[in-house]
Formats: sequence, structure tokens, C-alpha cells
Amino acid sequence: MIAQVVISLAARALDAPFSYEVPQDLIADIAIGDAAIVELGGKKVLGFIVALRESADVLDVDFELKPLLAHISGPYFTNQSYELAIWIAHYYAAPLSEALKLFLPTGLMSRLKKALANYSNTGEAKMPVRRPRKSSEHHDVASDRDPHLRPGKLTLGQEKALAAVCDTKKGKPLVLEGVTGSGKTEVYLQAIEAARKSGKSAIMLVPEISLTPQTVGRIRSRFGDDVAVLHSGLSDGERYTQWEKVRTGECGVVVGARSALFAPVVNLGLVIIDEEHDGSYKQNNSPRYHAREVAEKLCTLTGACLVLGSATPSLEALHAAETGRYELVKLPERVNGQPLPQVEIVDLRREFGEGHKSMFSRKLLGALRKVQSREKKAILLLNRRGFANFVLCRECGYVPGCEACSVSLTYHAPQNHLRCHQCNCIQPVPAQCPSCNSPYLRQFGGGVQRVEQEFREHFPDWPLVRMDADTTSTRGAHAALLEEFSNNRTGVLLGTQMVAKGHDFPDVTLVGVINADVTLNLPDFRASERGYQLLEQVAGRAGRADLTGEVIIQTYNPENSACRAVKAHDSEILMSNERIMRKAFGYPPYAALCNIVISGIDELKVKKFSERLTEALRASKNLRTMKATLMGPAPCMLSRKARSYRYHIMIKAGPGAQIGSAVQEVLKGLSKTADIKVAVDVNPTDTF
DNA sequence: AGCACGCCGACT
DNA sequence: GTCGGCGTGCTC
Repeated sequence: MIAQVVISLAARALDAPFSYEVPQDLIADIAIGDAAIVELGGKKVLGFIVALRESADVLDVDFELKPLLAHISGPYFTNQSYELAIWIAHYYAAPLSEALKLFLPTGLMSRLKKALANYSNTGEAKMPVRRPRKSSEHHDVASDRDPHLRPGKLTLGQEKALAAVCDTKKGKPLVLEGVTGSGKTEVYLQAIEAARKSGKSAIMLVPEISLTPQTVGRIRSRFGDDVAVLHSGLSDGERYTQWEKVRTGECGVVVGARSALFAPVVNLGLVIIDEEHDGSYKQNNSPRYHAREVAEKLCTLTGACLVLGSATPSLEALHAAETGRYELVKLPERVNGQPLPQVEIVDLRREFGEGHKSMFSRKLLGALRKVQSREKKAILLLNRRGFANFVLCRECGYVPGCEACSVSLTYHAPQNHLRCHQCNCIQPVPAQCPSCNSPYLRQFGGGVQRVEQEFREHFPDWPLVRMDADTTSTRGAHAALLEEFSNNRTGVLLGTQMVAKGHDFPDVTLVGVINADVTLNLPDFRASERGYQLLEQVAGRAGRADLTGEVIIQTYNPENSACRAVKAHDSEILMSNERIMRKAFGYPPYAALCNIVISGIDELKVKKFSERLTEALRASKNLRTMKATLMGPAPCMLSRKARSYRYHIMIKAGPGAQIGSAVQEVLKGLSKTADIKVAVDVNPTDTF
């Protein structure tokens, strides 16, 4: 018997499986999806069995086949997973072994490596015993079904949406565009129920940040022990337990972040991606996949239905609906009949011109006072960490920057130090300018910490919870802060974009955006779309129950389409503008993009390899056939990060062009040394 | 990935 | 001469 083994090394040159002879005594217990130990180039390495054959075939005759040394355990994936892994590797130009590893339960690789080391020492192939770890406290959510949370009666719109989900004949992904409070979740739950009734399982993806006890509890209370939850708060052991329950069919409903897409479900019938537009669906390390695209492929392979839900669908999803690849269903009404919150735009230029230099406009201060006196709650958003964005010498213009990265340092007030938001290094605050000794160093660009300080000056006794990357770095902190805000009888939740996601507090009557321009002015072609989505999402937090909500957005640029769109609750105001811009400049969804980032400590080497790669790309027949244009190599916008210099090459081609596989082909024929890193990003969501 | 091989400039 | 950096090719 011959086993086809994918070697577990992240090299594009090892993209095809290797053949090994299965010894007689292993034949009985070996299966596709098992991990194995094999010899490669005189070394013992890990691999995964992706196919088994009775005897050697034509492809194997050139080699003297080596024996498969040992098989460890499994199976960890199926034939179909392997097929999807191949697609991912090709489409995203990723090494095959990395694509395959997506399907393994987290933490397995380290245990397999231990098994390999153990085999080298003792000749025994055994998985090490898992050390039980303390379980995380936010699992304490109700595991029993709650009879009070049985499916409710659907509105007409919800009925229509549910019918569209269950209409499998169309076989098209469904975009469910529903305003906040329109009851998308109830549609999801009933769709899952329908899938379960017909013996199929379901996967529901939510943004990582939304995996709070609130969200999980709601699904748990409906489906009880049939639900497996996969999130980053789990220990490897807990995760493996959930994974096993899914694989054996004990659980038929999987809820998790983007990686839950690779859970080993039995008989998949439905995939739901909630908040489809959310940035967390794109993985920012290899394989750089987008859950929406992979889900589409997965559903094609399995025949499962795909539902993409959002209050603010991505331009990609809308465009696919316009061209007929997706189906679009709208839920424009709120379930409780409440109108959407009133949105007011405050022009900060006028506020400044009239002598008001506070981060809080008079309008916002007044609204906050009203909330305080009525003992309600408010949410404040400023999408900028720290106290001050940067420090500048007013005599010579010097700005303290990071030694390892090409960015300026951010001032953090609680610790009174400067910090790099790229590499996290810390520098003391200089007493005087390091360049000209001037004492006139000034902070610019206020962040959430400064908002907190000003807030406490205005409202000394009103509880405020600050939620940003700095207050949520420890495990469970995010949930704890939301819990604190929830338990406060009255108060304010202040923070970066994470205050817009993953919760639903009925007593929030005011949402204030301190400065909308922060997100809208990033040097990225998606900045407007993302900024709009964030504004609309945070606006939707106001007035969820029977209370009317109020939204105040402060900006120096009130005419921009994102602000106008939120004010009118009409995404078309923004999207029509975006379509024109994206078409004119040749950006997605009207073009396919691929960004290749080359990095390394030695700038000259990085530059040289970038040039060599560019030449090879220009010579590529495939790229020429798809009329691709190449830009670069040029230093990245973030030209240095953690001591590594970064160059990039941008490739543009017509929509749907398979740039990834063409780049993959070129990279396979090009060798490089280990000190140069090449990251291929197909359909990048940002290009820093 | 990791290693062996062969090519070329440069230097005790 | 020969040391070493760099590009190339190969591993079932």
C-alpha cells in the first residue's frame, strides 16, 4: 500500500504530496487524515496522509519509495477538507501544508511535534498526554435549553428572509441586509433549526470580538448541548474537546470566529456569516484567506447554503448581488417598529471657530448631561488608542519615533511613557527635545485616554468604562468590562472600534462619535467603506429597546459621504460614491488585487530579491494572459517594522483573475534564503 | 524548510 | 590558492 503524504513544512516547493510505502503492520489502522512520521532528505519529519493507494502508480516509478515510519493518530481531516485545502493553497498562494493545518484543532501541531521528538528518542509513535489546564471562567453560560427562548413569531420580512435561506434550489449565497434590530439573529436561529431538523449541521461565524457570553448564551439557550463554541478564550484542551464533539456528530451547531469554518462538521447544510463586512474575517497571516470566499467554496463543495448577514454589507457582497452571483434580501424594518436613531452631525470646524476647543462639542456635552440626569447610558467612540498620537518639538519639528519601526511613538498617560503600536516597545518621555534640547514638546492627536481624562473633568462622579486594546489585553478582560458596563445602573462606555461590536445594551440612549475623521482618512482605498460601516454599527447601539436613541457624530468634514449616509441611514449615499471611485482607480470589486510584501533585516537583500521577483513576475505568461499590471517594487507605507525592511509589489488584474495561483507558480521557480520573508496577500483588505 | 552543490569575487 | 556569500535544485 502507498500513502500520499503532505509534508508538514511551509515551503512552496513541497506543495505536492510525496509517496511512501506503508509497512504491512500499519495497513490495518492507517487512514486518510492521519498524521504520520516519514523520512525526507535524511531527516524525520511530520506529514499528513491525504490519499491511500493499493500499489505504486506511474508517478512513483521514478523513486525508490521510502517506508512510512509511523502513524500517530487522527483522522484530522477528510477528503473534502483536503480538496478545500488545495483550493486555498492555490487561490491564496499559500504552502499546501499551511492550508491543511487550518483544519487541525488548535494546539495539535505542538503535540505532534512532541510526538515526533519522542519517536526520534524511543522509536514509539504516541501522542503526549494532554496536561489539563484551568478552564476559562466565561464558559459558565447556560448549557440547558431555556423554554422561554423558544422561536418567536417572525415578522413578514423575517418570514421572507427565512424562506429565501431555505430555498436551496437557487444554490446562491444569500446576502441578508438588515438594519440593527431587524431580527437577523432570529432568522439565523430558525434557519439553523430547519437544517438540524433535516439532519444537517450548521456553522455560524461571528466576528471574534462578538464571541461574548451574551451572543453565545443566546444560541446556547436555543440549542443547548448541540452547540460547540470555538473561541480564542479556550485552552487547547477545551478546544480539542469541542472539536471532537463536532467530529463525532455529538454537536451539530458550531459557533465561532473565522477558523470555525474548518470545524470537522458532519453533513454540513448551512453556513452563516454574521456581520459579513467585518474585518476580522480576513486572516492576516498565511494562508491569508477571507472567510467569505472560503465559505463560498466550501458551500459549493458540500452543497450547503451560505447566508451573509449584515446591517452594512461589504461592497463586495453588494456587487456580487448586483451581478447575480449572490441573492439579496433586505430587512429594512425593526422588529419592534421603533424608528432608527436620529443622527446629528456636529461640525467641529465651526465649534473650533467659535472658540470651543474641547474634545466634546457643546451639543455632545448637553446630550451627555441629559443621559446622566435620566440615569441612562451612553457609548462614546474614538478609534484611536493611547493619550496622544504623537509628540512634536515646537522649535525644531522633531517627532520621537520607534527605533525598530518607521512610525512615530504614541503617548500613553497611565504609564507616562511612549509606545510603538507596531512592535509594542516602550520609551521614556523625553523631558526636552532629544534633537535641539528645547523644552517645548507638545502632544498632538488625542486618543481615548485623553477623552477619558476630559470626561472625568466634566463628569467626576459618573461611572466610565474604557475599552480599548490596552484595557482588554488580558484574557476575559473584554467580557469583564462589558459586564461592568452592563451592571452599572447608569454610565458611559468609551473606547475604540470594539465598543461598536458584540453587545446589545437596552438602556443605551446616546451614542457619541468623538471624531469620525480618524477612520475615514486612513490612506487606504477601503477607509470610507470601513469608516461608514463602523459609524453605522455604533449608531445602531443607540435605543435598542423601547427607548428612542440619539446619535451625535463629530467631524471636521461634515460633507463626506460616510457621515451623510449614516445621517440618512442610507448606505447607497456612500456606496454609489464608492463605486465611482473604485471603478475609476481600478480597485475591488472592479479589479482583483494581490499585494506581495518582501521583508528582511538587510535592506539591500530585501530590495534585490524584490527586483528579482518583479522580473520573474513580468516574465510570467499567466500574468501576461490575464493582462495584469505590476506596480513596484517600492518601500511599503510601513517601510520598517520590528527591524525588518519592507518592500512590496502590487499586482492588479480584471475582476475574478486568479492572480494568486500565477504568483504561486512564479515563486515556486524562484529560490530565496531564509532571511527573506515573502508574504502574498490575495485580495488584501489593507495594503500597509 | 533545510541542505548540498557550484559559481564567482576577494583576500590572509 | 581557499573562504564565503549567493543562487539553484532537491527531498518520495
